[in-house]
Amino acid sequence: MAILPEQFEIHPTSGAPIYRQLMDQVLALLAGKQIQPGEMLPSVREMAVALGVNPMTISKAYSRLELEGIVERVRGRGMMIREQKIEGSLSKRLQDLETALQPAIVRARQLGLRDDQITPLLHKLLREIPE
Amino acid sequence: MAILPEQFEIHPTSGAPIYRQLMDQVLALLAGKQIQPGEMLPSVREMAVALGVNPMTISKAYSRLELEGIVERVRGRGMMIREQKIEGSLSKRLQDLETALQPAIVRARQLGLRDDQITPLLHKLLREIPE
Amino acid sequence: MAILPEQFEIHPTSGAPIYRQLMDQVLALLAGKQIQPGEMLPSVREMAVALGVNPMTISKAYSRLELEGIVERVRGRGMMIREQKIEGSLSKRLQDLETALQPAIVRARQLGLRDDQITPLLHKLLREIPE
Amino acid sequence: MAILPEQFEIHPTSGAPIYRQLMDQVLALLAGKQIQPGEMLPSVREMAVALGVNPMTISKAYSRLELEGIVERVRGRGMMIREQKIEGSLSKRLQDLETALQPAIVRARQLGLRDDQITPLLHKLLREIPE
DNA sequence: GTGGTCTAGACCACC
DNA sequence: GTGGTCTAGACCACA
Repeated sequence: MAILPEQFEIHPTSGAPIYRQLMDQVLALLAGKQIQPGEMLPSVREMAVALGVNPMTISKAYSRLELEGIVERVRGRGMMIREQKIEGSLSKRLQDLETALQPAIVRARQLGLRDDQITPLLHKLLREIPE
Repeated sequence: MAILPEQFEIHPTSGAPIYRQLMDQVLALLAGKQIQPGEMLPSVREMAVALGVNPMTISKAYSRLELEGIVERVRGRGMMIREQKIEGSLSKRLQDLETALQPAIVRARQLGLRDDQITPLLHKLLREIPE
Repeated sequence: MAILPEQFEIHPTSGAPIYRQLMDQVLALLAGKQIQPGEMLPSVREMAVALGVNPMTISKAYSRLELEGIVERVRGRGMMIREQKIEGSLSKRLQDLETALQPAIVRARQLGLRDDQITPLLHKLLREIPE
Repeated sequence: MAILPEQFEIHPTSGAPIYRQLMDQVLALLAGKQIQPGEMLPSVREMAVALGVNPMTISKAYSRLELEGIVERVRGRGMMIREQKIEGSLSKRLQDLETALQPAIVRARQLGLRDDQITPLLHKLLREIPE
């Protein structure tokens, strides 16, 4: 029921803010069902030590996940993954996905990749991050 | 043979740096074959006026595109779209695409979308941005 | 003459401190005349078990209520609801209410609600929590 | 078109976090139409000097207002008040208001105030914070 | 000029 | 034990 700090890693050189990297990893682990609603995230201090960053940076990531409704604070215990609720109409969500997918396709074409090289990769990712 | 500044638009509140938005639009137009190698980008001043943006910002976008080999500086004439060359081994390029694609799939799952809702959207985008 | 712990509930994720939630519920039940002066609050231990909360937290809520003159400690028996006395001049009390009411009105406006949507709600609440 | 830092004040003793006080004042000024969509908030540094607090504290307030959709970042210029959009069904919004209003009524009763003392105060506030 | 990020370290409220 | 707040000060990205 507790998530281990070892499941997270940050790349200090990656340009992306550390707190953002952490948030994205929580979202990715959640999408990949490697962490589940009801589980507790490692405490701020524990995570800070494990990743070698300032506790406030972890705290910032957690707070923003809380504001986005991904986790909730349980007083005196820590941060818990929330039951994920799906919002918005289907068409809105498809529009949102299109916005996220379009740059990847642009990139693919820039890399000179053909449809029959792109689709298998998509299916591989869909299997790795299951419904 | 000249690209019009009207083909570009920027959202100063969109989170993404303006110079990045410009670069991404050049890449998207190129991927969608709406602009072609050999064509000239609008001059920095023209673009800056049209978009209501600081000329230095346009200049930065152009310089970055030059660094990435997308355009080349033609002395006295401006920036020209280069013939696009494909670099790297296939596996490297597939790896690159996977990195670009993965966050989009994570987003799709977070939106509660199923395989049979995601794949049609991919194929639509592949048609819009052809090989 | 004894108040049941079932009349209380706490939300450990709700942002508000648990001891504050408990205090507010005592005040609300009292305002709504669902509990009366002379009645005894459940014992700290009983309440702690019923709510699944640390006894120290219950104790803190009770102590605060005692400090505010809402309840009094009866040696060997527990906490009893006191006869409520009204303090301060009318203008002071109105000022106090204004301070409590203003954020609710700000919220109402932020929600785009009009006078004719707000006043009926006020009257409903005044009926539910009678003089 | 620019909002003055003099319109804001913080009470360091009030218990409420400084960044929260600032957020609430922005919301209150907006509800009272003293500031309008399209206007720019004072810069983080300017506000920090005027209020005598750390710039990061101001920044935190601004970021959270941005996350809540109250203001938006205009690159290179600062934070702009957004056009406010009203969300949720009417019944949801009324429920939200009831939650905000109920504690104020409880307080009023605790202060021994009668309906005919409470309603005039409400109407006064409704006039001060107009539709 | 604008806001954003991060650190080190102090202090607080709550459970 | 948990998370939250604030400071002082450094440094960065962007326009």
